[in-house]
Amino acid sequence: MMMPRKRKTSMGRQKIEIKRIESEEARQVCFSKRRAGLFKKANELSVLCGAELALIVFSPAGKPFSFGHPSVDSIVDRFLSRGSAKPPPPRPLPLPPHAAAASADRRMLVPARASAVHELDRQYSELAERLEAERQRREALEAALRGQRGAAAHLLNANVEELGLAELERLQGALESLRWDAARRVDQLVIEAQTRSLVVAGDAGGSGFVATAEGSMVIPPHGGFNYGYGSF
Amino acid sequence: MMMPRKRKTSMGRQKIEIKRIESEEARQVCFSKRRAGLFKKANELSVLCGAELALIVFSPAGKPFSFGHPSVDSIVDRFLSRGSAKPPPPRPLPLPPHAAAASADRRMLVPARASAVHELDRQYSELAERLEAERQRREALEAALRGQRGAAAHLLNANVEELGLAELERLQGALESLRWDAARRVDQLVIEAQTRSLVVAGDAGGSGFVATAEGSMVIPPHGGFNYGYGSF
DNA sequence: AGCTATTGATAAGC
DNA sequence: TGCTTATCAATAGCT
Repeated sequence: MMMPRKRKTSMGRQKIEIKRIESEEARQVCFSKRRAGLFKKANELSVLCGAELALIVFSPAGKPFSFGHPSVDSIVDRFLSRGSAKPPPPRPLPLPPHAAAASADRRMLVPARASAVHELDRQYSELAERLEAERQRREALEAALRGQRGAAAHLLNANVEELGLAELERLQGALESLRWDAARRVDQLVIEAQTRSLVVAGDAGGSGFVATAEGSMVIPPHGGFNYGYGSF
Repeated sequence: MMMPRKRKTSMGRQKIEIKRIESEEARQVCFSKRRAGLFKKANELSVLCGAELALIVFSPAGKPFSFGHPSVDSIVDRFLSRGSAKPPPPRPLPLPPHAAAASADRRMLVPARASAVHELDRQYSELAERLEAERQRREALEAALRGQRGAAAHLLNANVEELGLAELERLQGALESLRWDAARRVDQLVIEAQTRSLVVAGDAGGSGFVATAEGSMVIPPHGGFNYGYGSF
């Protein structure tokens, strides 16, 4: 039964050392593959766990790629503790400050910056605010799952001019959840497009332009992806 | 990490859908594991390919984690200096869907701009896009007057997860017009409330606007239902 | 926190 | 750059 068969066409994946790849070409190939994988994982983390994150990558050639949910800017702003566009703190919420995380590789995990006391104070407020926003968003999402969507549709059909504040609020809640769903959907589509290498254009922090099979399309940078494609 | 040894004591890894994990506990566990994996991958990418990158992650509880090579700040600075130079409020241009095809094409075909011209070019593009955004807004309004509302309702009822980019685009347009109407409605209600409660003094020239409820109905003139710098 | 069985990612080779 | 295959690596479900 032994027949002359095709030789294995591949050695399969081999274990590699984590050190700079010397071959320019191999490095470029590796970068493309791993970049795609990294962005995919980042997206999965945000979706699965509701984590908000930002990822900015510059290829060895200097081309910028980024991903952020809800947006790179919002995450960066929060990280840098800049005055968010939210001046009014809602209400204080009990929450643990922030503990540090261990770090293996020196330049690896850096548990967010610890600063002066007043700095912590502002972070506290920010955190409380953040949680409140998260709670509302979650409620909106859950409500949407139970037909709030239908209510929104109804409100849409009604004459907005006749709505009262309460109704407008409900409408906003419904749209809020819809917006999130839509944002996730866009992330998904872009991820898929990117995976198939059908992508991209634009510059560093620019607006996200994405080329799809159906032709050029604009992805309103709701915070999804921004892939820069430079030259060469 | 395989460890061939004892008898089966677990179901092993199961395939999962990429969607929000409902169980709070499971979500936290997943977050910890995947966060570690993501940072590890990020580090490997930078080492193997010499890529420079920054990764900022906020846990669902708001705890920050970050990694950057050479540093988060350097990457963020580099990213921001090249892209959206706009501070927080006026998010970078919301992209006009319909004008997308045309302008996007142009941008896409242009490789990378020389850093020398980059800034000027960027500003130009930004201006052009703002104009397009205005045009889009007007078109959305006009469309709304002709029953676009019905389309929006239909899209709302559909499962967002099944929408394509083109549909998401239309949805955005419809919501844009709705936002406009809603904003006007809120303005009107606020004015009415003012009129009723301030029947007293005639200081009509004052700051004239009563802040609406913080957490509820906030509809900025332009940033209305603003998501990231998108414009839903 | 540890353990495995599986799924998922990807180094090589075309 | 894309696709395929053989392996290596990450991690879901349990305890």
